[in-house]
Amino acid sequence: MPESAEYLRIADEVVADVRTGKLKPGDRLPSVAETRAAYGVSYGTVQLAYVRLEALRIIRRQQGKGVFVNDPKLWMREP
Amino acid sequence: MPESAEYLRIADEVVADVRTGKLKPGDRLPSVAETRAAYGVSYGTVQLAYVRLEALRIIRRQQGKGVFVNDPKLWMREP
DNA sequence: CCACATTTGTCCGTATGTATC
DNA sequence: AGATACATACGGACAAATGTG
Repeated sequence: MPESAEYLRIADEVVADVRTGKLKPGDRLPSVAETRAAYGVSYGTVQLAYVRLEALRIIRRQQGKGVFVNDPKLWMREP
Repeated sequence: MPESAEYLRIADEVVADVRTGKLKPGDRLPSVAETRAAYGVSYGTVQLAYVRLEALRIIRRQQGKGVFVNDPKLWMREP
């Protein structure tokens, strides 16, 4: 098994950082460019992670501004 | 230009079909190739819709087999 | 066991659009 | 006006699982 996909690793790491408080509600995530560099992936891979996190309501993507962590109320119901 | 993104339209239509019973738990969705043709989009766009639906736990993607509708218990809590 | 077709999975590079600053 | 940042989409490539012959 070749580990999970990169986009899942990126998404899971954000989730972990939110749960541990390393990322707090309202915080802005590193820019896509920075995340690309940090993981050595393409833009599309980062966006895939963000689309997933957005569906889970953990983040909010705001065009032209950035990507922000949502209030826990929105995602606490997830098992 | 698009009043809403294609990948969101595809995802929303699946959700609508599940809610109206047109798609039932265990049902297999049309193949990605068919969906591509139906909407006139690329493979990546369909995958984006599926990544979103998977995060919402509405579908399950099984490599080599297909994409299947999950049991409602898994997604009923999501608004 | 092997070969093949089908189907989904993942990732890349690129282009263009849109919002914000 | 220009720079920055995210949004969407396309086409292509290869991997991996599944089923059939």
